[in-house]
Amino acid sequence: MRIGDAAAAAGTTPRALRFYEQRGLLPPPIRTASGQREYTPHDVARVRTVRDLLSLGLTVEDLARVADRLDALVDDSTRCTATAMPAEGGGGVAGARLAALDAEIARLTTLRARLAARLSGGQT
Amino acid sequence: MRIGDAAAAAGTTPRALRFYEQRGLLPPPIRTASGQREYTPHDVARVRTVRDLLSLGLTVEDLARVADRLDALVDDSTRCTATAMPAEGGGGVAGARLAALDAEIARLTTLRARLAARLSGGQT
DNA sequence: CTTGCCTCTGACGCACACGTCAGGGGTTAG
DNA sequence: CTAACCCCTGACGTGTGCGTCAGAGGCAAG
Repeated sequence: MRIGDAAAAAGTTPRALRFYEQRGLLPPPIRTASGQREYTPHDVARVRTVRDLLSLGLTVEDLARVADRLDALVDDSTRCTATAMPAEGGGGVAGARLAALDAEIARLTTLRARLAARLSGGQT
Repeated sequence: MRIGDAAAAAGTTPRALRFYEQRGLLPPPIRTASGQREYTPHDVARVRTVRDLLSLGLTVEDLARVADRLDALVDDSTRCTATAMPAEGGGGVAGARLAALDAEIARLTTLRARLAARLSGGQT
């Protein structure tokens, strides 16, 4: 299938697929004689996996770092993500993201409290 | 005082002061005959107020919208911020920010939970 | 008068995940 | 064959709060 259909099947756009490919999240697909990208159902599954992980707060850079292990998740999508993205051992992008999320949540929570204090009558 | 000293006194940089001025957070200061900006201690206090509010999560755009009421906070900085930025009545930038913060915290908290589930063995 | 720091304006850079446009060519149905 | 839609690459736009550079002029000290 060509890029438009593949993108639709994965719930995204052609532009996103080219972007993922450029950033190394997807392997360069086969090209037709005229240079058009040809995707397989497996490629589509990988795109879905990538989008799933992005929606979990991982960044494109995170995924690029573990791109070589992403296929494991494609064939094993409901199982433990940690297999391909160990928390501490080999780069730990997922663990790092979790920590970053915790830090960000803590920061915003503190901000919320300070702003709320200001609004309700900041004494002292 | 000139911009460098004013910026230092307010704990920031000349670039930031020009930026605030351009965005309407600060009134254009007096200029010397040669065109250099001259700041008063009151101006410095206003800069501090602006930075204080920015650090609370308000955006430059938020502050630009209530710029005409910021001086009230400068002279009354320890009191209720709500006076100049009502929660619902006249634009309610602070209230809107509070809601936005709540929404963002909720979003990140959900993400954190989903990512954690993925890492600890996401069944079903 | 010169040195050296300060100031001026205008414009680009950054991080993030793409959207959108421009200018060209492929592909398929009628 | 032609219309109509798809695809290609490359490059700029989006939102935030400034940092940084470029080129030109001001200001106080020796």
